[in-house]
Amino acid sequence: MNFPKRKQKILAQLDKDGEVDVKQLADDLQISEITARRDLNQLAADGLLYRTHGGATKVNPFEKPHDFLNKGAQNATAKDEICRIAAGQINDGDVIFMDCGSTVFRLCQFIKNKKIKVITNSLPVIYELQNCSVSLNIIGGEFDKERQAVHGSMAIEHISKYRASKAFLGIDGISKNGLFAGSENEASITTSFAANSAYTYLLCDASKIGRESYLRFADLSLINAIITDAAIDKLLGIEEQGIIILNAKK
Amino acid sequence: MNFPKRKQKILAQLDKDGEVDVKQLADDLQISEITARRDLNQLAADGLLYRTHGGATKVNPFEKPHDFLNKGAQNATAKDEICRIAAGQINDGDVIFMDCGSTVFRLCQFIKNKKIKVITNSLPVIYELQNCSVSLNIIGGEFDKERQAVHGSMAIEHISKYRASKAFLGIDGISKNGLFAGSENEASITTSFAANSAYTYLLCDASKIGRESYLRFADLSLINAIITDAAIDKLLGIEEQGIIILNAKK
DNA sequence: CTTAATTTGTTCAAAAATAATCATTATTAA
DNA sequence: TTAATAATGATTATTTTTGAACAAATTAAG
Repeated sequence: MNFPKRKQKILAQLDKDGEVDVKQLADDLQISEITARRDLNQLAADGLLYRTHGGATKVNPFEKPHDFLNKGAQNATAKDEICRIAAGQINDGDVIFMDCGSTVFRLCQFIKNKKIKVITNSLPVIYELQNCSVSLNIIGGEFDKERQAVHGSMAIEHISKYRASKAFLGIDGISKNGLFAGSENEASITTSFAANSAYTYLLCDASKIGRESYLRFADLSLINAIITDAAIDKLLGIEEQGIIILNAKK
Repeated sequence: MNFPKRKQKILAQLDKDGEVDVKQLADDLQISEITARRDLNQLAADGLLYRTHGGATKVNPFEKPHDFLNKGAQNATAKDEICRIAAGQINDGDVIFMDCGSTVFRLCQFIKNKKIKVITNSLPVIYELQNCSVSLNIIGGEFDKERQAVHGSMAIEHISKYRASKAFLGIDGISKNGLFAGSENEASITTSFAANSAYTYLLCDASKIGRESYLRFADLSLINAIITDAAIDKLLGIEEQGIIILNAKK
């Protein structure tokens, strides 16, 4: 049985059971465990599943952008790894921008005890950080119920008055050709954040790498670093343009 | 069972019961106590729970807003009567300011179905109105954890860019000598709201009438009307200065 | 305040999973 | 066919995870 065929079977079982086991896969598909592991690593690098010790769990496609508070999300492992790396980049005294992506949201849990200032347009981030040592600055403007965040010209104006040492941003897609957003509002906010921070980190899991969707709004030069769990070969063409890659692979 | 799976189960139980016990966790998850402790320590380091001797308790970001709701519940009947009158003053199409007082907060429940724009600096108000027909505008600036609201110069600047048809404001005290606030921040925000709205309502229960505390920040002329449950004789000296009294006595 | 019980952190060892290396087999292209 | 390439499996070393034992710290009880 070749790889495409196995891939199909693995994803089918994952969809049915929610998880797979290396041993059981090797047995089912009549392959060695090492091959099973290689298959899973390959699929994880493509963002089609999340690797765990001894197997893999499925990446939930129904993850709504505004369903942030569902902490029990089972696919949080990869995003948490990314955020753990990101949190390591933050020092006491920093002023940081955080946007309204679901990955960036998960950064909250790792920075609750830091003595920093957070400037954000994301309501879930505000809720999450309101009772901890972080000092909060809320970006004002029209509230977008869908994204649970503030967007629009007032928000852009607000951001332009501040300077952050670091920005932590999400994105819809990134390729060697640039950065992609799902809407003009997202694009302009992201651009503003990056323009007003000394150093810009992009937090994106493997599924976003190489993806070109809707609106190409900026060159790669807008950002300084990517924190991702994607395999290094997926990043060819991006790394070559001077972007620092921080790998969050376990 | 691997760590991601256990993490999920631990957080699920924590969410349900509010606490977990090391012994019971070890038994439930079929792991040793030392592993259970390690799991809890890991999750605590990530800020997902609070570690206690022998177990852990959940960290709830909505704890404070709840307190706010309860605090608002004191004297709830009188406040609700006031807010019912206030809601009667609001028509579809209105743009209204709402400040961060506990009385004003209770106005939310009466305006959820109105087609209006609400501009506010109060996080509980935002939270309460985020999923209804009201269009929300969030005032940006530094977040004051104590009052769960945005204050400061950025907030003032933000407000000055908008014009509301009506403002609904709380206050620390009012007498025939003027308006009193508990802090300079509150005073400046209240002044801004009033200055940028066509008509200003003061929502205050009987305990605020005749009270002079801390900072006298404005003349009575700043406001147009008072909605209160106080007896009319308490309002002598105020009514005579041309302020409309809307009585909310049952 | 002192003592006993419980909980915790540390160190070490065993087991499982993974990564790395190399040999073998299958596949493809010339 | 033959050489080159890719995929797979076996072996070994490394890492991760887990549990046990024991000393230190914390809490509870007298």
